[in-house]
Amino acid sequence: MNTKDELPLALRAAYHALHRRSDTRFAEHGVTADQFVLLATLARGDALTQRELATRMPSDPSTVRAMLVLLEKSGYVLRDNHPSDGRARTVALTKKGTAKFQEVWKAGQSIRDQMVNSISASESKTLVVLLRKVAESLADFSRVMTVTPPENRN
Amino acid sequence: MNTKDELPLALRAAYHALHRRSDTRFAEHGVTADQFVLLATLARGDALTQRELATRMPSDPSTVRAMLVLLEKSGYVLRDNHPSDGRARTVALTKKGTAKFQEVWKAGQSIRDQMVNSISASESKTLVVLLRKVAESLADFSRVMTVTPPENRN
DNA sequence: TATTGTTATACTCTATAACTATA
DNA sequence: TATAGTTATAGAGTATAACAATA
Repeated sequence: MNTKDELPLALRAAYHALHRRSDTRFAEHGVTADQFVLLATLARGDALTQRELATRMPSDPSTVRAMLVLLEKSGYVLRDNHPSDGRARTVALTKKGTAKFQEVWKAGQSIRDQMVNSISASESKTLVVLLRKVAESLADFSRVMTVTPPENRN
Repeated sequence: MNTKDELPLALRAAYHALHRRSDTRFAEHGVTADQFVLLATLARGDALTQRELATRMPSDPSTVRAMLVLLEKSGYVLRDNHPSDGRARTVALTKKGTAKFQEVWKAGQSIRDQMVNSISASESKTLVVLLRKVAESLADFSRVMTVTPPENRN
């Protein structure tokens, strides 16, 4: 089997390992791995609209909404009317949410350490760069759209 | 923000992009991205027990069972008694399942191409190697276990 | 005793479509 | 017309715990 065929499965296996470890660790703190990502996204970009939040995570707007409802119930986030755009709602961490984020961030420290320590510092940088390129290529739909000429379509 | 802190999110973003693209593409063929991974795992290792299947995917045994029930309903897989181990059941692709796998494999060709073409051939190899190292480090629980000395535990 | 798998159960994430309100 | 968000709805994946059968 060649590299091209292996890359998707290798990516999946690495992510799943990270996700499972994170979920298990974070469960002791009452949040899921995905909820943590949402909190982390808010922590570096208050106060986003739900749509901006979904784009940055990245995730689906309706998925994000379902997550926000849960997190609001726990008192970690607060949704408010947008100051200038009447359609939009801003999302921000509450005090409790900020504290929770910091708590969980610390809880995940050893997992991040373990990941990075398994490879060298320069390899870590390379890995991040390559992952970003791959992610970007997959997000770019336009390239795919132009592959099939109109005359070959049904 | 340093590399250590960025790596988990970069990994997540890349995987999510792949997963969403795959799910959308594969939906036209009646399978999910995760079901495709299961079919692919069976395609290169007939006939596994459910436990072996879960380990290789990787996934949880009860998750795999839920997926198998769905795939069995669609007629893609068949579970049979293990020849020597009375507890175990073997899982194999049916003829229909093999054909479906090949069909979906082709459908995913352009996605795999797009991923690999966004970086050089040597970078692809590097990426796979690094992802495997990271995945392995996260699967290794023993290292974490020994971090906290018994006297510091509650 | 340990392992394989089943069953029951519950929760989160995911996504689509129809809808309201606003830009 | 397009965009932000809501609502209703559904399905898929995830995981735990109690259980039966077998190694």
